[in-house]
Amino acid sequence: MGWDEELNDRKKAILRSIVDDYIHTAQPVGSRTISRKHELALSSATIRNEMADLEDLGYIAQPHTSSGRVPSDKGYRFYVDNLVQVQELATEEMQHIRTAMDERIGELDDLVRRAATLISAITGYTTLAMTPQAEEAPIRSIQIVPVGTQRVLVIVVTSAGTVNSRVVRLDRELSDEGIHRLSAFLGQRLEGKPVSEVTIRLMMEVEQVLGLADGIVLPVVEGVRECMRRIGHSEIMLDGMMNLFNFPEFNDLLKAREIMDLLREEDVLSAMLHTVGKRTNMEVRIGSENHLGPMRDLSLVTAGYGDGERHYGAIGVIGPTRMAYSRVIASIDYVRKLLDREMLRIVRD
Amino acid sequence: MGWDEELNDRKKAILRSIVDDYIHTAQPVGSRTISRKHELALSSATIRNEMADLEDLGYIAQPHTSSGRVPSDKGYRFYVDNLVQVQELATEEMQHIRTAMDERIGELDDLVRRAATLISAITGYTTLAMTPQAEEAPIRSIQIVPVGTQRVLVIVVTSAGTVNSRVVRLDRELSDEGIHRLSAFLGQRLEGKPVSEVTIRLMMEVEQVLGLADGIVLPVVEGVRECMRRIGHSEIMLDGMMNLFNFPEFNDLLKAREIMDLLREEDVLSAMLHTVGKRTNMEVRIGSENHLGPMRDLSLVTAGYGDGERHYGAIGVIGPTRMAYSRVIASIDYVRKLLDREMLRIVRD
DNA sequence: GTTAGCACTCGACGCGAATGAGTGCTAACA
DNA sequence: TGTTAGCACTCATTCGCGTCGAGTGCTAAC
Repeated sequence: MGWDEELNDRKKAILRSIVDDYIHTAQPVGSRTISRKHELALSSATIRNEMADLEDLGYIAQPHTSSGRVPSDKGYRFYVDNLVQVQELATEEMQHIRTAMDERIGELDDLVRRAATLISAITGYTTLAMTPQAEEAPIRSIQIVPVGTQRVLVIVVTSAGTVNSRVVRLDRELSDEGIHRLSAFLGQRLEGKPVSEVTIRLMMEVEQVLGLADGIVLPVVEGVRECMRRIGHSEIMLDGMMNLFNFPEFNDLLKAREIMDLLREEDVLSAMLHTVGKRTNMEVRIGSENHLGPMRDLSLVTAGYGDGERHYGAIGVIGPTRMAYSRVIASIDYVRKLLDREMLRIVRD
Repeated sequence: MGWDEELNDRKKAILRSIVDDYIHTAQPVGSRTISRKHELALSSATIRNEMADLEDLGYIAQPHTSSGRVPSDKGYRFYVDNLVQVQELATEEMQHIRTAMDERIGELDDLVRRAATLISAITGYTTLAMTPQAEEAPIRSIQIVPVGTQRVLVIVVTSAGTVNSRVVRLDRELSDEGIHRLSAFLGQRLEGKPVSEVTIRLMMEVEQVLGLADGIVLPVVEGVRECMRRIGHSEIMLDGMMNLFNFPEFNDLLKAREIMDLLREEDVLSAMLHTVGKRTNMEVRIGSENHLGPMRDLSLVTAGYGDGERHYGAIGVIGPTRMAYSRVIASIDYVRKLLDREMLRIVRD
């Protein structure tokens, strides 16, 4: 970054104008367009000169000779890092989010799901969210509650606040005493152990030691393991995927397909959110910075959430590179704050 | 239906040819195409004559003068009622479905969800499914299980086998004894009553009578009501919506949007599935028979499921009118049978 | 350093000719 | 009387071509 890379104030102002304009028209922006809005009192010719410079420096590009300019990834990057001014959400928007998050949601997954829905509703983009991953959290309690004569509900609670339950069908009836015994044994054997350590081997052992008829223990053990699996492997959810269709850049059916196919692969999404790492600060990845072919025209804004100490998961917004960064950042930031707060409440319990 | 509406065997054969062909090419089919596949050894001219007749009778239509013919809704209707030959699924397909449905799924909703996923995977269309609606089912038990000091899991079980649970956050700690008391009271007051009768009033009453500190009863009551709500109002779920994009008839972005917007309205879907009524037999609604603008080019094949006596819900497949009816019908029928069987098992419990 | 003016570029749009798949009709044939 | 070959006709699709206009780069004047 030599002195030649430096942008003077006028160039910055022009770049900002271009990005702002392009963000909401999706049309290449020409010199006249900018000179018309009298913010910076310059003729189109002058702006043209500056734009030529900006193009040389790689901040903007021309889709074809003699069309307006379009921000390049580098342009967006500069915009996000230096030019964007994040303004707070409107009070009524904040109000709306707050009341929606304040409903007594006791389950972490539901809470995160709610957060994702809110974000995609406010921003109009697609939101993806990673449910809390409590792989290392110790198991706090395991309970078995009868529902009907041949079915039981298996409940696993971790000390990270995660609750997961599952109805299991047994092959045979189970007495209250049997349930009690099974429940107690499982508790004694597993409570305190981190979820990740509940291996198949351990579960097998449980199965062997207990004298209960098969066709009961097996299903229950399977149920517990399924709960563990769900707790350990964080689920990725998408909300508002259809929002992408609102943007002209996806009018191309093929491109749209490509994106949708990408977003349906859990592991890809997971990878995208995981790289957020343990930091909880906001991260913006623009277009090619995502290192994924189909993401070339998409940006991803992510933020981690947690209880202040530990990082639990992350939420993110996907939209065209020309997304309204200011608004997206503000929205994520606000929702994340509330999410952290609720998280803390639940975990503290 | 006079004698003039009657189709002779040759016309039927030709109609079948047209429909079959159109179903898998999506191109208007011309007389030569049909005469080329030597099934019925006729010249294209003869076929043209017959096609002219079929068109007069309204079974096929020309998108424009001098293009091939396309089946009309009436044509599909005749095809479905008289010509389609439903063949069983391949053994390995049946095997696959069976193993997938045989996993010990204890919760009705999960079971139905699984069924939907299977169907859309096999057929390549979009599946929608209504989870069992147990509005009239009496409540079998209500249980409250502590998870953490300030959170409880509320569990509602109906005698129709539905289990619904929800984690609730309390404002204050609740002793084991308190939990016991609350649980017992709720049970005594609500068990045996049909879900639909658990009105707000009744819940209020529960709240008043119990002497427990507020900030505890209120959340729990809300939790119970939420469970009731979920049990009473059957949820509609969609699987494989993206499959629709595989068909050339939805290459038009606008049409695709229209459909997607339609399919996102729960009440529309609900209405579509509800009209299946109490019959459990298969029903096919073709194009305009759906009485919904955007469904003009879509067909819906539905079937109810239940425990043999009572009708619980329905599953259905949505696809272009030129859908592979034979395969769809076979798939739904098979999956439905397994669903009924599992249903019976669970309910009998 | 800024601006007016001008020639130039190139995508978008509309028009008309060529193409070809498929038809309806007529006349010949079995 | 039913079937078929032949032929004129129709019409969606495709492609080339000229026009239009937004926007540029460059030059010369301020």
